[in-house]
Amino acid sequence: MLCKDTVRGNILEAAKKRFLHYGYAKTTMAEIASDCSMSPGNLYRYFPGKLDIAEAICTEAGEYAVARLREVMRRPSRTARERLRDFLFADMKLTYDQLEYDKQVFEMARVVASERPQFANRILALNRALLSEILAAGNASSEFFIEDVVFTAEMLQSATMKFRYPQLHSKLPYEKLERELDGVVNLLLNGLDDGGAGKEQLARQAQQGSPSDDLITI
Amino acid sequence: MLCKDTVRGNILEAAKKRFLHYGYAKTTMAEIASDCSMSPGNLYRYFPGKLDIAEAICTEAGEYAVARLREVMRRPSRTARERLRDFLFADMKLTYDQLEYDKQVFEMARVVASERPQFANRILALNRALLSEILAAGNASSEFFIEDVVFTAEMLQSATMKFRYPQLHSKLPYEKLERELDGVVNLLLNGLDDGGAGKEQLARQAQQGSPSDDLITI
DNA sequence: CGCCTGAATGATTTATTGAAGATTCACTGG
DNA sequence: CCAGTGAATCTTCAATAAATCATTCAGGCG
Repeated sequence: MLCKDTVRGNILEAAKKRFLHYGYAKTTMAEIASDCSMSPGNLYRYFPGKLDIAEAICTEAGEYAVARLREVMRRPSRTARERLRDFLFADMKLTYDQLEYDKQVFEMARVVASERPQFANRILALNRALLSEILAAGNASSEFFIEDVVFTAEMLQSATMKFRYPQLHSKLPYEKLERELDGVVNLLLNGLDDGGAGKEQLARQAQQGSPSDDLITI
Repeated sequence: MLCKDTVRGNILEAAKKRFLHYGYAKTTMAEIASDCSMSPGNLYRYFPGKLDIAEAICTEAGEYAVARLREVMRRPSRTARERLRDFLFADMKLTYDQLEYDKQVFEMARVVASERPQFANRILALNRALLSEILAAGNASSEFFIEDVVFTAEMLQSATMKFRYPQLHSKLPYEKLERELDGVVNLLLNGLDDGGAGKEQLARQAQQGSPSDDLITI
């Protein structure tokens, strides 16, 4: 006997294949149902609607990304500063690669994000929790002296907004984004007093790049 | 005899009235021409097209904003840090008020920004020049020790992207944006070492706010 | 009953077309 | 010539019709 969750899983599986291959808009509920050898009506016993199937798929992907970021955070013998830097770069790369090279993933993410605003916020909250962990660890090792770790994590997200879902905000190529994230991270780590160059001079080659064109997309 | 620039000015004047009152889309070239007592065809002897008229109007507005920001920068007896903070807040408020309360201005800005990507970049460059001035003054007074002032200005713009044209990126209400800009500015001024609280404890009341919902718009 | 079907419904998307308007240009009066 | 005209063109937009598809639900089967 098939339990409800197994069926749900099958539906998600089938829908994912279709969404990734043909795109969200070009996939019909009838097709998904047919792939699962059931009637379209029956899908609604497992999901409230098409959008919810897409959201479930995106949630899975979000959880996968969190898992990857946790790995990055676990790298041994790094300072909290390095860990924070690694984290922000890994985060940018994950979404960039995902959204840049797969039109269909992009479409699905776009639809879910715009129809279900809370979805993006849940992902951001997960992400913020990880950031908070890094900051708390930095406090513990006396690298940082941060009073309100959660608030500071939120501000870090704010300042790195541009790098979070790059395609939604700018049309910069990846290396430009990398250069800017590097510069911003240095400012965030060290403040303006040392000019954002970073105590470790990591920014040297990044600063060679020329100012970005096309900062804004609409 | 009417010189070419006078005619251009009249056209801009008439177009501005129409664009602000009826909106860009609802204004026809024939109407603008008629307001100037000329034929539609003749407009093209002064502007390459309708969009260029709108762009010229937006450029004027941008220069006006720069002038206002210069005033803010000139406030007497303030530290470079305070000046920077004032500047970023004033900048956010200028665009927010402009775009929030006038649907027609918003429409025009939207069209110009999306059809003429370089336009937004020119405005950003003007803005960056002002930021650089503030930073350079801070260096001169030994408040900052910034090697590459222009690069740092660019990074400041990057980190405050979210606050630059708020309506294009998020649907946060103004007080939420203010709270976040405050937090981000503190991080930028001081780095993580003091937790982004800011040496002057200016952030106290801002930190009372709850985390933002709806970070992202598409 | 409980699980599922598939036709009926109504919303949404796409295709088509007619009108409106941006742009061009051959021409005119000064 | 020069500044300007206004009808002709060609693009873009809006309205409507047609088709598609998400969703619902009255019923059938085990």
